[in-house]
Amino acid sequence: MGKNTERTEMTEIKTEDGNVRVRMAPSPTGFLHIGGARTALFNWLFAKHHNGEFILRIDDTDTARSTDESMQEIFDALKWLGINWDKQYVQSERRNVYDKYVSQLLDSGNAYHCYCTPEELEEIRAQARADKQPRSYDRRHRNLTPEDVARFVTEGRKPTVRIKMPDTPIHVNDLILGSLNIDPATLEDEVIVRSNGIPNYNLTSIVDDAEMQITHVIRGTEHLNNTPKQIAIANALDLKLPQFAHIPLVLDDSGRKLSKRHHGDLVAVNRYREQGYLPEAMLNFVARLGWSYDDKQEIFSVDELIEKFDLARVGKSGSVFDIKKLEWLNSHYINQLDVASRTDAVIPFWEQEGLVDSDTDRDWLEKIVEAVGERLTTFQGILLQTRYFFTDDFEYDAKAVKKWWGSSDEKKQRAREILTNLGQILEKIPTFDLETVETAIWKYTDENDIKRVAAMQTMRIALTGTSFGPSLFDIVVLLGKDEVLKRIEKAITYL
RNA sequence: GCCGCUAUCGUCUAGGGGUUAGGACAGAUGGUUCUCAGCCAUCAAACCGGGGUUCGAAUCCCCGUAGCGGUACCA
Repeated sequence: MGKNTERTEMTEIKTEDGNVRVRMAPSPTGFLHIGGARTALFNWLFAKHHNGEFILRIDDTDTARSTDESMQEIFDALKWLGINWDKQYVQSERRNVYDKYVSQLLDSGNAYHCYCTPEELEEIRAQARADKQPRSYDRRHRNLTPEDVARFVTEGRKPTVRIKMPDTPIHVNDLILGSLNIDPATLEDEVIVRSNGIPNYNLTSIVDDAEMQITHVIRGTEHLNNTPKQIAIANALDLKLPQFAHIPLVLDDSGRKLSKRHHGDLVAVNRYREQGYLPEAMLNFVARLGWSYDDKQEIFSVDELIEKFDLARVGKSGSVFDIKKLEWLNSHYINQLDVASRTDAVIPFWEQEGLVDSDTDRDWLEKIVEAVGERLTTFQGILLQTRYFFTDDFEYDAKAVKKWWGSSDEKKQRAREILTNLGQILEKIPTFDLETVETAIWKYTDENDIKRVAAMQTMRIALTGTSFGPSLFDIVVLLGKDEVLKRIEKAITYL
């Protein structure tokens, strides 16, 4: 890229054992969405590229919102993507670790108890905003007298713990954004332990990053504002800092950050799995959101991604999630698969609809898949393409009927005639194979001066209800003589 | 309100002091074919604005503007 002249050089090796170590730290408050998948992927690629370690850390300090179910979903999504992790931690099991550091902070005077009530805080905030102050909390409990404390305690107030922010600027060398200086006047004395005693994100995150010897924190830019807070905490604790790399957000088509709250499971990774997307396609797609290699390559295998991934080629601006491109990649990867694999992938979708069961002839199914060819953008798309193979219970598409069967009496009569003739011809065919069927039909159209398109589309609608799909000869042969004649009869009656 | 980040075709992006500003997805048109998809060919489509610096700025600097993110006892 070359445009990040301000970017600091990355220190190659940082842990005691000389490895790169990164982590993905989701909070289990919902499914893994596209943005989370990309964060995971970037971390994982970075780790793999450097022969380092990728850690999965469940940041579940928000006990009110965290669920086991969500944790399981995140595991499933990552496994499906093929993003494997070397170690796994759950923050709720590490309370003693955090408590130790909090005591240290309290003892050293770098943190203090705050007895403000939520209502009081709300007032302070409103006032600060009205006064156009750069920060809201006025640090009023920084220096409480023992009398004050005693009073609050008798009132039954449970304190939070706040970190004392320094009055000197904090400097961040972000691997993607470059050099940043934060004015201490804007720094909030952040709550690091809730009144229920559970520490929260800014404390646990940076403590764990140090404890786990994380060398690089690669996360979304929504965390950029947390970085100085975490640096302050680490400094107060004399902890070693990781290097930070804030990757730009993944946005929806109106430019907003993708989130569970606003987009629901439309952006859930598992949803794409259910719809018949391939993990390779998802990985390839998501990798190119914010990262690029050169101006030539769009298709990257996982191995290539590992080999070529580099934080220096991650851009600074957000990228819009464009499903059309995902679909294009998905069809590319689907078409890469042989017929047997594609059949395997598609069978569950047929089964779900009750079209196929374990008794259905496998060879026949493979032939159907072969006939469908490169028409799939997702495996789920097989239903739209092939439903009529399994049932004649379908509607004739209105637009197709209007165009090829016609609405006037003469046109309908003409369609009936074609269908009748075709039916008679097919009935007489001794061996119902591709070549014979094709020859017979072409003979009919050419000798009777009927447009091939007209005859074919007229029959296609009778057989499938639609005006699109695989080669009609394939359909005829796969359906078999009896079924074809039956459907022609049915169409003639309908007309 | 306050703090911060960002800004190249509709989208993902390449480029990064002198280029016909390149590619891909999507779109349009034509060709191939029984349709659709595909494939092939072609077309349309961008440097947010204003000031500097410079012989020369999309590229460097400043100022705007806009968008987004944060502003929680969420992460």
